[in-house]
Amino acid sequence: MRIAFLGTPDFALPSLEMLIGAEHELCVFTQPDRPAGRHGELTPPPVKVMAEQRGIPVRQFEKIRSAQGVAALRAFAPELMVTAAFGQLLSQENLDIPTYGCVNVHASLLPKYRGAAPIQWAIIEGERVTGVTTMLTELGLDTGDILLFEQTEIGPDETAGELFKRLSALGAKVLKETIERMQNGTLTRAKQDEALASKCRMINKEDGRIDFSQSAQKVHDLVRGANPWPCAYALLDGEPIKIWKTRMTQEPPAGEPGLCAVADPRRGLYVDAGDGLVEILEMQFPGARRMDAKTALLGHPLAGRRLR
RNA sequence: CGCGGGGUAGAGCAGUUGGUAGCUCGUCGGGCUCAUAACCCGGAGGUCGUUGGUUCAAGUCCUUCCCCCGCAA
Repeated sequence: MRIAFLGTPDFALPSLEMLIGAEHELCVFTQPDRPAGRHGELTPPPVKVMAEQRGIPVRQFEKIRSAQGVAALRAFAPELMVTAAFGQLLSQENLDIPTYGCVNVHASLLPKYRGAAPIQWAIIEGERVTGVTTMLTELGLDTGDILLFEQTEIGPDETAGELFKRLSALGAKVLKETIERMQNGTLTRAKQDEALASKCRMINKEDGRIDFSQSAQKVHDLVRGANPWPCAYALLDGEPIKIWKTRMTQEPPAGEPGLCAVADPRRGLYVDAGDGLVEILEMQFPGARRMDAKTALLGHPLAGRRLR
């Protein structure tokens, strides 16, 4: 099939790779190269890198809705359009181009967690199950009819980064099946139940701020959901300390929220949360690299100090 | 050359106005204890990232380059 693939970051890679392997006639549309990294060097999006390596034509547009974007899509004349973490909104004009419409791969069990950062938010909100959904794109944000979905359990200590990898692979699998069934005519579509719908916003740095007056489970969920980005943190004397990994304990609370109840290079670092202690396993001081808490404690005496 | 922080014993850090380096953990040896994430005594281990310079003297001041981290994007 002639497929226009619209995607940008790593999440889209397994899906793109699957399409390449299935020998569809592809053209990739992605975002322009952006300044990135320490020196602001112009960096191509991951999807572009893969496409070029595999000899797939690539087109980049600031806005696919623009006249040029629409013209380029029309010129390719796709039968199907596939989006996976594209990062741009499509117009009705865009959606009208492919004969079979547009399929979106979304990293949640729709209609829950519509929007920008479903993987992080699902973990932060303590979900135990999530998944991937393919849907027919329409103008609303992730509101189109559901085609297929597959669910998966979230591990109790799983991070957003780890889940991200699993869901991107699962996304490729569900997309493959979606296209196959579309081709052999066994695909069905189901309206989303608006009553069950929820929207999640984009996640930002501030969302990583830990509130130690919340339960230990909440703190742990935030740390997992914010890893690797934006990364959970707390302030020590006004300085942000990044918290990369934590572990739930059965220990009862020992003092005020955020208090470093135990801070010993041999025993580890235990901090008070609302209803018990959380062990901090990996952390990062300003200017330093990320390290396990016991090591960090060697040069940073924290006993009795308080994270806020 | 977007802004800023940093490179000191195996590891994590400290080193005041320039005067041949300290702490914690680890490590090696010894001791104490029913026992210990405990404690005591002793030892080994550092060309202070790199280049050049200032100085009687530089981890500490200036300079070249390399690497790490944060912010911003």
